[in-house]
Amino acid sequence: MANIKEIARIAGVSVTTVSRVLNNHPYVSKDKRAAVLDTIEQLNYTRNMNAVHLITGRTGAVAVILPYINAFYFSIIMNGLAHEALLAQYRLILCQSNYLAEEEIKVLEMLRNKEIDGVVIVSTALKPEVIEEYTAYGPVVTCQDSGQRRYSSVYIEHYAAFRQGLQYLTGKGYRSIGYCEGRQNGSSASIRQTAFREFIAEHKLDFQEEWMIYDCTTEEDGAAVARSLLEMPERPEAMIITGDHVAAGLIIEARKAGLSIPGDLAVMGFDNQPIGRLLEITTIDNHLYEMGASAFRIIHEQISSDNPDPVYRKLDYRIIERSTV
Amino acid sequence: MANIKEIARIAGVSVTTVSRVLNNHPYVSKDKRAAVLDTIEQLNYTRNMNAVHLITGRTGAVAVILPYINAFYFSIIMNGLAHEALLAQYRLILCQSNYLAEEEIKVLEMLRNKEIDGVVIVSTALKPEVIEEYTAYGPVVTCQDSGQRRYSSVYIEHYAAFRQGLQYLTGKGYRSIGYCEGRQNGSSASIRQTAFREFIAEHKLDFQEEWMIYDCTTEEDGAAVARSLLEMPERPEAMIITGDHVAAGLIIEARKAGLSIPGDLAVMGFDNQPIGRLLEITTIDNHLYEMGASAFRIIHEQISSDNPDPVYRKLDYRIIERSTV
DNA sequence: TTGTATGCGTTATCAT
DNA sequence: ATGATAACGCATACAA
Repeated sequence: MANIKEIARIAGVSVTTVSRVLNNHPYVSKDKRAAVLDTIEQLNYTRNMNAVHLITGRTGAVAVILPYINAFYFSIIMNGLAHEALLAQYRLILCQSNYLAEEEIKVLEMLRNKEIDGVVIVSTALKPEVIEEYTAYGPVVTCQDSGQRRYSSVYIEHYAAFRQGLQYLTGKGYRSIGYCEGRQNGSSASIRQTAFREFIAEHKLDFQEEWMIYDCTTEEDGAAVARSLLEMPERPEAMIITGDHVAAGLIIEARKAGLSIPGDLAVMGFDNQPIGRLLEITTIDNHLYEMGASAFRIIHEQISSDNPDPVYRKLDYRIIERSTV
Repeated sequence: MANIKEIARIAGVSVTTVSRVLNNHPYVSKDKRAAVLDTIEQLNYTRNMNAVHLITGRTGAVAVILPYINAFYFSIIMNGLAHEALLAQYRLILCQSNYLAEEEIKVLEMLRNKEIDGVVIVSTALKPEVIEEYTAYGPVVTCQDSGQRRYSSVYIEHYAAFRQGLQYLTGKGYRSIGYCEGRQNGSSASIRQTAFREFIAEHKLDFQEEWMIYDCTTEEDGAAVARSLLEMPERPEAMIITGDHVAAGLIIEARKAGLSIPGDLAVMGFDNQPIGRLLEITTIDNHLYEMGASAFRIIHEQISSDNPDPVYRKLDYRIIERSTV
């Protein structure tokens, strides 16, 4: 395959001139430019970008770490990231880590390796201290609130959002509330758990341990929760559920069993998913698309400006009132 | 940042020896290896992979072209791809093209540029002839059946699968069938459309043009279809719908209006999505995860073996009998 | 088992 | 406006 040297030879110019044409630099005469362009066309030449990456120290690529791509939550964030990356002419390297720390480290090593210009961590199995070590090699943005770290973050105020959801429920008069969480571990889960327990205590709400249910990630899990609620000697008047698809599963199964929603059981979802709209689930929209878009904009800004100062961007959330509460 | 030369100097060996250690080559004495490893540790050295890519001509990356990541269909395929890529220690570059030919071409140009070792095209706005032009620069695998092309493909027999779905419906005694399609354009859509029309004609089934509905991609679209069915002077006894989530929207809305499923209206879905299991939707599983996994295995094989001979892999499909037909 | 020298293909520097 | 040459950091053929 032809290289810049050959183009130069055939076009009768220096490699520098060819490079200038390639990069749209000024100070190239019209005819020389034409000659170069001609030769490029003739030889079907194209740059070897690896050489460009080597000498410029930039690759135009950003890696994204997330546990699973086929989950609404992550795919919407990814959508936001991808959209902005397209606009910025950047490439996205997807690392589906399955929460394996080992794999996530490999991605951060790519930053050290100069294979990528930055890393967006949507969810991580890694400790903040570990991530911080890598900020020396390039910008890192997380989509979780890890405090004022040496890397940027764009995050949802899970505590406040969850509390507001509970407030909404008590405002509607519910005095006993159950809680359905996704993965038990995970930083946002524990924050919400704290918010839940504190709120229950503050407002002296009725409560039973079995009303806190973990590891509900699928529609089927939601349905299973419905069945177990039906078998409880005493069940809560309302459920707050992280993920509208899980809420949907619960609602469909509960209705199948003859329960009226919200009459017999109120349900509040999370994430404002399409299925939630269909079932008219009252939910909290936490602007996931914007989260991804924002994360990319931040990392792109940091790469372009060579400014490593971290930024911390707090996102809005909003209760969408529908008819399951 | 330190480079191989500096490591060599400090460790008191040649750069070749350092390179050998780095690449786990044999013929390095124990103490020299230890010295090199020590120095690497001390200087916190890591390879500049761009230099490696330049000289080896390989990058260990494969690009994936798909229109939208936040759709069940694509995200499952992506999951399969990502899983296999992880096993093979390969990186995946995600290009969310929004069906923009221009963006898809850019990805194929990356193959020419040597930025990637291969391309997986899950869905494309590109003509087969255009794709074929790029096979000169590296292996390409598509997830669509485009016949015996100069690139590989792993595909679902949309015609046969759809026909089997219709067969299943007529087998259950339905004599008037409606059809709900995703994007009107798109190769699989037109194949199914042909299958549908031919089947209707062959079996002399009742048919009305308004029973063919296009551009149904969301739950809401499915619900809208339910509403429009209710307003038809004459409606089909059964609907076959590409995508369980669309079918779910239709079913939920239809039941809301008092229709019994399958009593008043039978519904057959596609893709075996989680929501379909919850609503007990009879569906056709076309093994999307396996599609992604298989696509990656093929391209990985072709990259590793330098064998450009295309392979054509036909996937299985399977009707899952539940209770909406 | 080890080292020297060369090449990968480009951009950056500096001189003219 | 143009060109000669260095530099990027590594792998590898070849010699020893």
